Amino acid sequence: MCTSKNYKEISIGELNRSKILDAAEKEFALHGFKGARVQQIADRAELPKTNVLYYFKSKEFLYLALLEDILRLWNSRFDEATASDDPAEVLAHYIADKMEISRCRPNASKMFALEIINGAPNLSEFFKDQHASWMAGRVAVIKQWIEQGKLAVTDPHYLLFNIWATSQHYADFSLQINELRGKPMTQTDFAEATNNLVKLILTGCSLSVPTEFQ
Amino acid sequence: MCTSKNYKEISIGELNRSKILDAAEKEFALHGFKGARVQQIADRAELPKTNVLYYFKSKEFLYLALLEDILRLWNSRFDEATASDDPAEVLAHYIADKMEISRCRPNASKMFALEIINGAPNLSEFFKDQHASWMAGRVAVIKQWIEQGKLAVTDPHYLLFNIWATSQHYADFSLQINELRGKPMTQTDFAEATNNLVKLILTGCSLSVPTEFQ
DNA sequence: TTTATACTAGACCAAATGGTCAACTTTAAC
DNA sequence: GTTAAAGTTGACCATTTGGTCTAGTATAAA
Repeated sequence: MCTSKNYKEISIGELNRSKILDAAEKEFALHGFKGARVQQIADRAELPKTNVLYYFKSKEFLYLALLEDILRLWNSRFDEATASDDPAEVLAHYIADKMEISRCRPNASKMFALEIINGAPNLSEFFKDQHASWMAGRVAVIKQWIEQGKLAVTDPHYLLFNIWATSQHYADFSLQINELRGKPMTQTDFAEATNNLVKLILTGCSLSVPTEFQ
Repeated sequence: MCTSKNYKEISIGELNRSKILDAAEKEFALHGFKGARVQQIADRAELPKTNVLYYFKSKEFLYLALLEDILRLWNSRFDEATASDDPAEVLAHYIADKMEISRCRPNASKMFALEIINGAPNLSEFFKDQHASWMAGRVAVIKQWIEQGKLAVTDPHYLLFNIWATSQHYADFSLQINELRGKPMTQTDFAEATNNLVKLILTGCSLSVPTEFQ
């Protein structure tokens, strides 16, 4: 759905903040925190460097503001799923949600990837704990599905890793993908790739693919 | 199999070069080209910075030397497979090879990932062409398998992307994986993850899993 | 033992970088 | 219209960075 920002009726401050965030996301997604250059962000935002530092105290504050925003993206309907839900429906939509993020917010995905590769120095212990307990909860639900015979026996951790890996790959390695396909991924291509992926993962769990993903 | 280097009977130059390459791979894998610091590489290699620049003309030369080395890792038995080979065998071993790289050379995988996310500014057009033609060749073989009814109908591109994504994920996101599993991946865990992945991908292609991966 | 080459390493440098300051202009509330 | 706050901007600064220079030391062949 890629909601585009509404630039009307907002103060000049909000507009500039938004321009800077966009520019910074691109720069950080390309070069990571240490490799990113404030001047480059300013150039991309078409503002003097001083202006960037006026709106955000420092390169680090700007980075953290973005990161916080990005972490919110990770929320999905899967978070509230329980053992009584249909695993095929839940997992299919979870995969589709992840693919949608890769399509609409590839730079957010890349920034997150770089932060992790970097050793996650800016993810708070609070976030890590929260993430770990989210994981524990989801693993528990998947295990219940397996016990109920709804799902083929498999390691829930690997299942989730595989979903993240495959969906995020379309964002993080978009350049390689476009090069090797000889053309960029259109929205239609993404829909096809999503169905393909849903089929792969669900079939691998002995689940039947919901009709809307066939 | 993680061949460890033989530090005996080699000149001091070779030893230092090797130490520097190891240190540099780690640094570049953490921070990418722009974010990497020559001083940091020197510290890690326990050599003065001048020494690093003595063995490698510049940060860029060092980076390129490493990258060239890493690209050779990508070679595998899959490169020479033909339509007459057994797809289950070939793909299973290809996946296992990729997983082995993630286990033994995680920093190489990360460096490559960063280079791609970065826009692949240091991959020559020659390499890209070579890679594209490799891809075309592999896609052709997979298509033949599909035509022969050996493989379920699927997009060969997505199949390969999925293999890369899932296997490289264990290297690139090892930090997140360790955190969420609560413990690092042992060699046994990797073997299990490999079998799990082989099963997922092959089942997704309607192939039966070779006994050695069950 | 000589000698050429490989290696070491501190001092140094120019450029780049994140960030500050102070003077200024615009905006919007009263 | 006045005024306070928000926004703009060039000049400037300390530090970091990749890289050079030079003077030396270890090494190994003749």
